[in-house]
Amino acid sequence: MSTKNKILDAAEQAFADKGFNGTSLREITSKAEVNLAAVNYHFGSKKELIKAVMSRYMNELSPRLETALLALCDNKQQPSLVEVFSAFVEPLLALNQFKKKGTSNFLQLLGRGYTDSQGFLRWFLTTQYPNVIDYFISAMKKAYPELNKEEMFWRLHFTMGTLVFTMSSSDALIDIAKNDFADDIDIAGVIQRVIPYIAAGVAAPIGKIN
Amino acid sequence: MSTKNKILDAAEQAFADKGFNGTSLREITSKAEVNLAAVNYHFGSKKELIKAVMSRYMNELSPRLETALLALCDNKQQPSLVEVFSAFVEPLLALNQFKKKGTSNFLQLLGRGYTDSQGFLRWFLTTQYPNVIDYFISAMKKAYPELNKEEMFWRLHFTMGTLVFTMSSSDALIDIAKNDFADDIDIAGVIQRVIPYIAAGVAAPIGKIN
DNA sequence: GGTTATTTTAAACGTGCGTTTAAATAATTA
DNA sequence: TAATTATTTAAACGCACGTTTAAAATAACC
Repeated sequence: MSTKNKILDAAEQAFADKGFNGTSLREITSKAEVNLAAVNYHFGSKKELIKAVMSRYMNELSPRLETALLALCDNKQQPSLVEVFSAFVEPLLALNQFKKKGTSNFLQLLGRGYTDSQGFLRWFLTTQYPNVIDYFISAMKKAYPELNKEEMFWRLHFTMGTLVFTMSSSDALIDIAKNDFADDIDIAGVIQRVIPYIAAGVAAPIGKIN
Repeated sequence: MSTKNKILDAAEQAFADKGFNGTSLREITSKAEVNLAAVNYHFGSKKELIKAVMSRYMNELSPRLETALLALCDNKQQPSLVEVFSAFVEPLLALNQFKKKGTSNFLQLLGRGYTDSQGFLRWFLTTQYPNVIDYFISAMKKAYPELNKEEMFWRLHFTMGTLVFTMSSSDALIDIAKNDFADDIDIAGVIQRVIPYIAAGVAAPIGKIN
């Protein structure tokens, strides 16, 4: 295996576990059993390494995601919200064939990207892969046309939060669930459980509290 | 104002904005206009400073929260889920009287605690303030007795994720909303919007996807 | 007012970080 | 094979961090 890929694999796992800021190049290179300077030689900087780790997944994911979301916009007359969110399931789970622990690692990395590194990764993803976002919003509008833009804005961000947080701590949550409930759950199981939750949240009636 | 409080205020704001790991003692002390060594003199270490910042809020919040949740368990025959989550609103908003920007800062700090610092803050809060959690679970069981423990476990964590993520980026989200929708929203408005979302998510039917 | 105790201060300590350098080694090409 | 290019290596660089030190300044007390 090439030095470049050894670094990418070690970096991916460490970033997912401890965050981007929380992982040093020395941890990565010693885990990958390569020289410290190899990162800067092959990638230029730590920031570029982070981008490379994310790009490897996004390039695998985004075509599948675009296809699934476009199919939803074109073929169906009105997809349900559960169908919209379910469009993410197959592409995400396919990452496990692409790479071991691919699904959970990618989702954890996504979560890290939102909390670490003051949003530069958010910028990177939204500028590099704008189609995914556009198609998702189109599908959402088709599924729930009554929801005005403002409410949709907020509910999409709530949803993003649910997913990002859940996935960045999914390994810990799965361990707890296995201990407490003897429940043989995995990342696919978590996804299956979260979809009814977020679909119901997005579909919630707009209500006053008091 | 005492040196100790100047440090606490500056630390709170910086921690909320940039996270615990992302904030240096030098940033804090220069913002507070005190000497660098003052943190270690008054608090012992950075870790203890983090605890002090959180404790200041928790000591203000937890009695109100316990009262509100206990009232829900004792008086009503069966509270609704919206009522359970709404029990958090008044205590949280009361933090704004206790301190300027108190509500949003506290919620942001809570979010940081879950993603920064590999869970030591999670441990700190759950061991120091177990009543809040116990009473909340009791209220939840009363409001939604059909939900089994396992499903409740997952949905509570989904809810935690929604809140934590939303609040840790609430300032940015509020700015976007103000620009895009000319919507005069504040932290209380965000809370009002998120409650229907999480209540619906928790109350969602347990469903299969395929 | 003189003696403690408390607080503030400037300076330094040791450590770990991302990055750079320049020499050694391996691989490729002519 | 010789020359050239690509990669690996050990060492060091400069910097920022949390923490500690010991002296100076301030406050508290009798």
